[in-house]
Amino acid sequence: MTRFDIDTKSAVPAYQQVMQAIKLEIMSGRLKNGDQLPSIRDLAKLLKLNPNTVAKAYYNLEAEGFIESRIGSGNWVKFQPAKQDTLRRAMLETELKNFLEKAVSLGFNIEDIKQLLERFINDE
Amino acid sequence: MTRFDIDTKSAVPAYQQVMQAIKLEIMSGRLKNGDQLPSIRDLAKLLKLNPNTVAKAYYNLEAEGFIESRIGSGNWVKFQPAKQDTLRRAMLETELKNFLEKAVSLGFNIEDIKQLLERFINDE
DNA sequence: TTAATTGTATTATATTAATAATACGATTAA
DNA sequence: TTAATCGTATTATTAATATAATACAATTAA
Repeated sequence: MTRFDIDTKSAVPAYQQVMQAIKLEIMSGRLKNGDQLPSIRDLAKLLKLNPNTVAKAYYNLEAEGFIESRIGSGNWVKFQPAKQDTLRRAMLETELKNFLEKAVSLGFNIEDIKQLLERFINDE
Repeated sequence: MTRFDIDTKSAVPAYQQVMQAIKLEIMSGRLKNGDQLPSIRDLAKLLKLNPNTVAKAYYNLEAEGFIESRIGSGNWVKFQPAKQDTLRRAMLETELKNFLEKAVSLGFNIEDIKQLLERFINDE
């Protein structure tokens, strides 16, 4: 797995940073279905975290369907693009809802947002 | 000001609910530049909150440039659309950036997002 | 001038979330 | 079978945040 570090100064909790990093590895295809992840203890030592913090990340990743854990054995990537698609869409919709809510509270309407998105895309 | 209630069961803190409600009043035009807001104590009594909770909402609204507070006197809406526009746009852009970042980390591209937005708009 | 009303500051309490310490129990491999 | 290696469960500690209790200080209006 690509090496990464925990930003201890960040407001984002360590376990979420671990989740995000592993999700990215999976989504980008650098981690594939069936690949083994480092053990909780190994990753904890590597990142200088308590094993429980890594366990929390793994636990949540499992709940979200990204990996699978087996006692005494280890952790594996479980990524089936077809199955995953509905999950990813649900996650995206949640994020979009949050964003739209904030936008509306700022006084923007849907048309404004579409225009901004257009301009944003063209600028990048 | 349009009446509103605090949802005590919500995970959103009371002071943020107050902020959101007042921002909406301002953004929608129901509260205009120069309009007086209820006093901290009055609004606290009305919403069954501690005065400090309302004070926190007002303090933040002032920091964000939406209102102005004066000791012994009261609180007034300070909304100059022309000036405010750049601030609102900056806030919206920040939110949009956050959203896009998450979307990309979920493996979506800009086209996916545009389509989802379209569908989202039509469904509501 | 004075009493009422206003926002502000300080401190305390309660709640939640993140992290850690420790022990437990299942699996693997020698 | 047994020792090492796993993930899991339980409980404690720490830190941050929201809210509240109380006191303070500026302004207003009689």
